[in-house]
Parts: sequence; C-alpha cells; structure tokens
Amino acid sequence: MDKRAFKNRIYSEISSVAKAISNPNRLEIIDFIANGAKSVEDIALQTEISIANASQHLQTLKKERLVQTTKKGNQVFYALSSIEVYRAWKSLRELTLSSSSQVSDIMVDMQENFDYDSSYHWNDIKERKDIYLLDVRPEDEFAQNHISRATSIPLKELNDRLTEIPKNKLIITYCRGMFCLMADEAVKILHSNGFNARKIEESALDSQIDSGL
Amino acid sequence: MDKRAFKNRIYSEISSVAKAISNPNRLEIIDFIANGAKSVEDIALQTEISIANASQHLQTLKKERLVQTTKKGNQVFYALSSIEVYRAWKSLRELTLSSSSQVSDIMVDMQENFDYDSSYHWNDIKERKDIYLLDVRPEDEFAQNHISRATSIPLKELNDRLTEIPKNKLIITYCRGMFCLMADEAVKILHSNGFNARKIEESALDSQIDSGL
DNA sequence: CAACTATTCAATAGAATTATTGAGTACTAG
DNA sequence: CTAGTACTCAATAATTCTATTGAATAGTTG
Repeated sequence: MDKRAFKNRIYSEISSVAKAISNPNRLEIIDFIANGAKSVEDIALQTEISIANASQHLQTLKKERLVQTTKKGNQVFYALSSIEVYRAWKSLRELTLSSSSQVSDIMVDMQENFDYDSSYHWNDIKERKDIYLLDVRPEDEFAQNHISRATSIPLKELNDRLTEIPKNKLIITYCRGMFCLMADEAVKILHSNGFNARKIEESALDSQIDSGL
Repeated sequence: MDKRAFKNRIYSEISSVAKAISNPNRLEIIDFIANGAKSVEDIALQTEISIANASQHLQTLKKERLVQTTKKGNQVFYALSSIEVYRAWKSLRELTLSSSSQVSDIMVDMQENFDYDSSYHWNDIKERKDIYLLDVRPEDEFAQNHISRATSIPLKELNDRLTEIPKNKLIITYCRGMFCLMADEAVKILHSNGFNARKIEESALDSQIDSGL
C-alpha cells in the first residue's frame, strides 16, 4: 500500500463516520438517545419525523456502529454505543457555537419566550450546598443517568408536586441539555409560583464529561 | 418561533458545520493546515488533488468559518480559524478509532512497511529527561508551533544531519500526527544508522490539547 | 391461528455533493 | 504593458443523500 492509498483509506473511513452524524435529524437523535435507550417510535415522536424515516436514520447510525440495539418484546431500543459518540457530538456543537453566531442568535430569540435570567453551568454550583437541584426529565431518563445530588420531578408532574420543593432554596433545574426546553418551562412554572429558580444549560452527560469521565 | 422550528434551525445549523468537515479531502486539509498556514498550491500538492478542487474545498470550509485566509503577494494562505476546529477533528478521529476497527487495521497494514516497535504517547515521555525529542516536519511548521523541548531536523535533511543527534540517548521522533508517515521514515533512517529511535503517534497540537490548552 | 403492533425493507424522485474542465481575475516581475 | 503565477468562478455530469410511500417481516395478544 502506498502513502496515498493509505491516506485515502484513512480519511475516507473517518469521513464515513462524519457523514453519519452530518444530518439534522440524526444529530437530534443522538442528542435524544444520549439520555437513555429509546424505541424507534419514541424517537420518531420526539423528532417529529415518520417512523420509517426514523428507522432509516437509525440504520445509518448503526452501520457506522454509533448506536446499538436491544430488543424488548417487539420493540427495538436504540442507545449510543459509547460515550465517544456523545463526546464527538459535544465537540461539534461547541465548534459550531464558537465559529458561527447563528446558533447563539437562534437561542437568544427563543429565550425571549421565557422570562429570562442567565443560565448556570455545572461549575457554578459544584461546591454550593444552598441549592435544590431538580431533574425535570421523564423518570426513566433520570433512572438511567442523573446527577447524584438531583431530585427527579418530571416536567409533566411539576404543577402537581410543587409542595415537594423547598421555598427557601435556590432551585436549579436541568434537562436534556442546551437545545431542550424543559428546564426553561420548569423555571417558568416555578417563577409563577413564587420560587427562586434558574436553569443549567448543559446535560448530565456534559457534566460527567467535563469532570473527566 | 415554536419548539420544532427552533430545534430544526439549531440542528440544521450544526449539521452544516458537520457537513463541511465530512469529506475525506477536507479532513486531510484540516489535518494538514493544523500545522500552520499553507497556500492553496501547498494544500493541493499535499493532498494530491487539483488546485481548482482544493480551492473549492477551501471555500466550503471558509463558508462555515472553519478556516481563515491571509494574503501574501498573489498567494492565499489558509489556516484553521480556531483550535476548536482541530478539537472537533480530533474527537471525530477518536470516535472512529473507537467505533470501527477499520482505521486501526489499515494502520497496522501500513506499519508493516516499517520495522516496527510500538509507538510512544506524549504522556510516556512527559517526565523523562533521557530522551532526545526530534521534530521532523519542515522548518516553517516547526517555527509556527512545536513542543518546547524538541529539536528541528526536517525529514529531508535528516540523512545529512545525523551527526547532530546524540548516539547515547533514546531518540523520539514526531511529525504531523497519526496519519503522517514522516516520523516512521525518520525512525527507519535512524535505525539503519544505529540509533535507538521510536516515534510518537500524536501531533504537537494533540499534546497541547491533552494538557488542557 | 388471526389480528395487531413495532419495525424494517425496497423503490423512487428530488435535492445536494463532488471532481473535472476551462475560463476569468488579481497580483507580480520584467 | 506583457507574460506569467496563483487562485477563484461557473457549468456540468456522476454520484450520493433524503423523505415518502407502501409492502414485508417479526413478535404479541386474544
């Protein structure tokens, strides 16, 4: 094998993996199933694409071994095959945030729908004991992975479970990460009920990667 | 803006950046110019594509602001616009190495062209003072960025400058990184001249990222 | 076993990506 | 000012990617 053939094969191989993640729907799928294994139907509902289309995208990811499957009854659950997949997605997301102002602009636009205080980061609260950390994702996602200090109250149940939350602490909510709006909605609900609440931008997985997992 | 529009715009924006790096030639270009600004002709020669094609790929990268240009006379020099670009490339490369065995297989194949001892990593030599660290890249790349302890002897001059190298130390060579074969060729030359030599897999930039730059 | 559910497969048309070619532009040297 | 160098632009054909549709398969339930 000569040098050119070697390089062509290497870079082609890596670009195949890159192509597998270079699609808006597949990025959203990766971001979603990073929170735990999900069925094809779950994924189709979340991303608002057809089931056949979701299945097709999942095949594309599977061909590059970025996701792995388990069967339960006649359902197929897809999960990321390793933390490296999330790491690559995270670094791509950070590259985009740093090199184009578009994503931040869109996020600022969106945040005007909410009564906005600035967001916290994991580092901001690492040492603080005066906060109540609230995971507002569905229960199964909390069960699969969560920040150890956090309490689980899924967003859908929040209105009915407000009495469980301490009035005198700062409430910090988090959800699936930067592009998930559940934590924003939780803050909105909490504010309108007199709580002192803020959100964290990043996901539980982001926190674990940053702390050197 | 509703939630779906928001997510569509975000993930599309990020996938545009992903698409810009999802091409074998463009990956090779990124890997190459990470070692310092290069003219279009340099890039075309290195990657063995036509100048027009190289220019076109560079436009694609520039549109996503992954590279930046400076003019010198009638030449245009392209460089990465930030370390984040290299970081994303590195994490994509690591994902591919971890999820597919193909790249490692190809590398093992290639290494059979060389009389192979295992490679070192930056961590292996961090504390060691009994080694002579040799940067075999062209001089201009050494000038733009290098490991502080390293000495520069470009591969092309190595045969003529062997007397500069200590006979009693372990010689560790490095070049542009994993997919660059200059360090391998240097080791071959050094071995056949009685030196005790090995190479490091990673580039100077890899070392700087790992040490938390 | 029949009806049903969850997923995958296959075919397809429209859109995007790619390398090539040749022409066009901007700068430099003589 | 002319010739030459370095690069970019525009047009194109071949390939690849994508969402949609409807059919096929695998597993479950009664």
